[in-house]
Amino acid sequence: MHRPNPRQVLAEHGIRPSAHRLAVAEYVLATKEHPSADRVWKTVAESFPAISRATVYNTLNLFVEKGLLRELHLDPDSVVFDPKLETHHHFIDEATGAIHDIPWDRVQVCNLESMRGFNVREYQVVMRGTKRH
Amino acid sequence: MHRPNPRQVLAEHGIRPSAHRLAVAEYVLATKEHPSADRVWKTVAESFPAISRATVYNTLNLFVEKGLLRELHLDPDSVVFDPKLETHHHFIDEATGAIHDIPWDRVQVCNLESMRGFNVREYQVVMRGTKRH
DNA sequence: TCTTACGTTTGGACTTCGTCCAAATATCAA
DNA sequence: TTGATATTTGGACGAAGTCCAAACGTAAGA
Repeated sequence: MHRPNPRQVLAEHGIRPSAHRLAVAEYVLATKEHPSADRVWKTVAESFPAISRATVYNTLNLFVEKGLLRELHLDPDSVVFDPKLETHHHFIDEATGAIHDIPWDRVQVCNLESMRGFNVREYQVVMRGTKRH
Repeated sequence: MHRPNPRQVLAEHGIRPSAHRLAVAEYVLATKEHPSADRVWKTVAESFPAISRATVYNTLNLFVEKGLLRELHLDPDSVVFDPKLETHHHFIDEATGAIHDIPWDRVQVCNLESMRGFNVREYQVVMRGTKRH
């Protein structure tokens, strides 16, 4: 898998590379999960016990603002973060709550030109159902 | 506009028509807004001052469970309820936070048959941007 | 009508998620 | 090294929502 260098990613987005930010980036840019903020906090704290909750929230919000991460609001129970590498769609497994990324080209949205009157900056398809085993 | 009879809608969904539930249904089934739970509470309390917050939450959750309402998790700041009359897409105005319903047929999702391995029960397109004036 | 059983409502305590702030610390550039 | 600026801290705070036991309403049968 492509594993981005946290220090380099931060630099590319104009973010000062403090030790705490690097620790958060290391986890959050590489994970395949869609962790909640508190999940990030707990995970980073394993290798960095002194980090405070406020710092993790600050850092995640900064990353979203700078475009490293995307904030997803799909799930009834949690807000979740997603490395914003390339755009994609989402499938939510209603049985397990798991969120699956669906490659951008797998489905298409047609007739977007009918959205006159709206300035569509971004869009995605959100699907719900169950994953076949 | 088609304004459903709350008593009848409750009956169709097997929900006992208590006075409080009727008051909640009256507002929530007719509104064009996408109110949060607390918004519903405040509005219903105008005509029904004694209703408690727990009752409104109970009632909304019951309505969702019984299929009268859909719970939307689109917005960073709130969970919101939507009368589930017919399926539709959503456009979120990033400037104002307003949520607009987009008729189902206005855009189409193509190539859904590529979703082998997933049992897609429902889907929608979520768009973000700004509304042209 | 009265009783009984069950469904509904209440309000206040509690939890969880997230923000805010002023003080303490770290970092960068000169 | 020093000063200016950015970052981090932790605890208080606020908002959103759940839980629970007690109180209340209501429909159906005796």
